[in-house]
Amino acid sequence: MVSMKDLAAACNVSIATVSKALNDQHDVSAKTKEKVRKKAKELGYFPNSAAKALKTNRSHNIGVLFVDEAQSGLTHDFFANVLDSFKRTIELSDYDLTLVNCSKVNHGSMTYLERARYRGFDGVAIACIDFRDSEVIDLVDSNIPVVTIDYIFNNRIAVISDNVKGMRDLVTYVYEMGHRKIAYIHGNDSSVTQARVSSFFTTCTQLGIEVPDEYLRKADYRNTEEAYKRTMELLDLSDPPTCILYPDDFAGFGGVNAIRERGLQIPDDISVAGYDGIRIGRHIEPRLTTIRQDTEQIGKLAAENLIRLIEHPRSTIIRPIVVEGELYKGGTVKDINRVAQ
Amino acid sequence: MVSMKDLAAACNVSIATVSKALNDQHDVSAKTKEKVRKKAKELGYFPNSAAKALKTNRSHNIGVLFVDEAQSGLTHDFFANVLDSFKRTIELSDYDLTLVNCSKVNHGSMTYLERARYRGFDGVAIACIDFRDSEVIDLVDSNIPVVTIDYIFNNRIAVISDNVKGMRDLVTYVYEMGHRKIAYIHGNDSSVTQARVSSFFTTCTQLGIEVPDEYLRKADYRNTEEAYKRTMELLDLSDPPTCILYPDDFAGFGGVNAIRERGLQIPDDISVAGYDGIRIGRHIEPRLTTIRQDTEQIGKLAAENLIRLIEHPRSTIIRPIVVEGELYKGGTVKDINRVAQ
DNA sequence: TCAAAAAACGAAAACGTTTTAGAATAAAAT
DNA sequence: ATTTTATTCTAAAACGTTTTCGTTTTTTGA
Repeated sequence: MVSMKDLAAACNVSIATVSKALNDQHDVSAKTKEKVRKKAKELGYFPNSAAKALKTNRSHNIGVLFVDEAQSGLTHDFFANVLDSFKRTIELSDYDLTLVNCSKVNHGSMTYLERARYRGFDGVAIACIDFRDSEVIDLVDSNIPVVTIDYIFNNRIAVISDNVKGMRDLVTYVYEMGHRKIAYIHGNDSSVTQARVSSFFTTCTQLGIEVPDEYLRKADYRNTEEAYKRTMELLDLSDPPTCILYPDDFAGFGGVNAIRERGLQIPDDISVAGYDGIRIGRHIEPRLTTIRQDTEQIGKLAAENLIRLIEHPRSTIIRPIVVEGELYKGGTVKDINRVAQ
Repeated sequence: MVSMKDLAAACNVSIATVSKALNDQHDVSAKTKEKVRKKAKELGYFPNSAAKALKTNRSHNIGVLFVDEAQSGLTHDFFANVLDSFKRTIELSDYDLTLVNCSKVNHGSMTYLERARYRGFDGVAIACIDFRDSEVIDLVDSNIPVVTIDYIFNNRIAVISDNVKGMRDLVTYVYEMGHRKIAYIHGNDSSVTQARVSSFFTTCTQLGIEVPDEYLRKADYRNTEEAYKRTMELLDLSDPPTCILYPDDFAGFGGVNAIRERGLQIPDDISVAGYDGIRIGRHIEPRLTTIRQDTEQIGKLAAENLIRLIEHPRSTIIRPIVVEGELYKGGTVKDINRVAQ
């Protein structure tokens, strides 16, 4: 590996000058800069990030903490898309992305915070995780720049999907299609779920819809089996809903299976809607009506704001950034207005 | 940040002793080791990976190069699953994973190899990428330990999915179900495609099936629209196939749409099969018959072998490791034996 | 032409580790 | 008691950078 020392020797200048030339500092002449850069290319010089990080306390490396309850961070459609967008954005500013080691199995393993310090991350993005975990809280409370995705800590930048508006749009749409008996199978407890459930109720109330307790049920996110069961329960009610909302698209398909197994047609006999807008949802029948979360934008904004916080900590305002989703009108919610008349 | 210097002062020993105590070297007494470790915990000491890397030339960090033609590395179901398994495995050996910056957009950006050197990766896993890219080849030809996934370079460790066996199993199954007119919409040119196509032909020949040229068509991987079009073309043939194989499950659903749009029933009127075994495929109707690639195993073996190569370069044999997939008998291939009689 | 100011450069310390070679101490053998 | 050997420790160099501050060189202004 050719180092600055080699370069300095080859150029007949000091190491200090080489460093300054490559960093384009003012106190080295244009001529020397040129000479050094040329030689650097010639010798195939490349800096050593470890040395640079050691000296400057900046790694140009961003950590990402990304685990969900099912331990499937990367295979989670929503977060994979967010992460992909996040990565593309930080790369524009020449940052690298390393996934924070989450192996709690590891005997003498470090906590998230310890690992972040160990690696010298300039910042960390946290998503898809149990935000009540004390290790996560330690990290959030540390002095490392942090952005959280889909969860708000009051002292940190957060980028969240607008679940309130999303759910309102969805319920309103379903309402406009004539539905009054709307059931909601919601995900397990989390801030996202809370936002959606509360928005569901608020919207229903505003629209003058009464929601019987039995129309509200719980199922794990992305769990087709649970959604299947809850759906069956709903169908067994003496007064079943005309439309069922699911925690997410994946679960939605579990519901679809249940409904079809009962010999019912979607959307003729019963309507359904998901949440997320996973890619495949648009390509398979039935085309699930859903709220498409803007993962591209969420990832981008998380990255941009984290970098701003890293590079200009003083001028960055700490506040939640809300990204709106978009209603995708698939083919699973039937317009029953005509029928009703 | 508390460093070894602070620790040394607090323990009344030298920095060297601290280092050796923490690394459990033999030439420091059990008593001092204990003392140092205790103090370390007390003061909240944690090592600095940059300093360690600088000194030892080992970063305990593995790079992953992960781009596909559609620039969607992380959102690619197959590779996301492989990556997830890969990550979990390297974490057991206390490695971290950083995604290699792929931003070619970046003006003065580095090549893959340069970036790998810059970051000091102990090894690199390459997947999901155009392996004919000269930058990739430079990386593979470098002295950095490399494992390639689903592509074989003859001087490198490769972990590949057994596409030959997979396709043979699939065709054989379809054959056993009575089909003789089997079309194959294959993905665009790559070693994976070549393996599958050649296995397709070999198996057909062995089974005594003749495949007309027009039964073989090309479509991009994971592209529902293309699959849709090719399917339409196949259905328009004067002698259409009784079963269509697709490049992957995702594309398969595009084909399903085309078939249904023609008013045909799956599998009653025509059979189809995908490839990959994506998670959702088992949960939506029709349950796509497919070859489920063992992403868990692929990721695990890639990780284990890369680490072995890093840590015991001499004793590691360089050879391709083949991971078998598994036939998933969904509901999209009909047994037409009875019909034929 | 000479002093003053500005520009360009370099020496050296520092970042937090690891490691080598040797020094000090303790234990064992004579 | 002395030498030998084994054990435990330390000083110091090194890894490849950045940065401070001082020195040298060049330019400017009279």
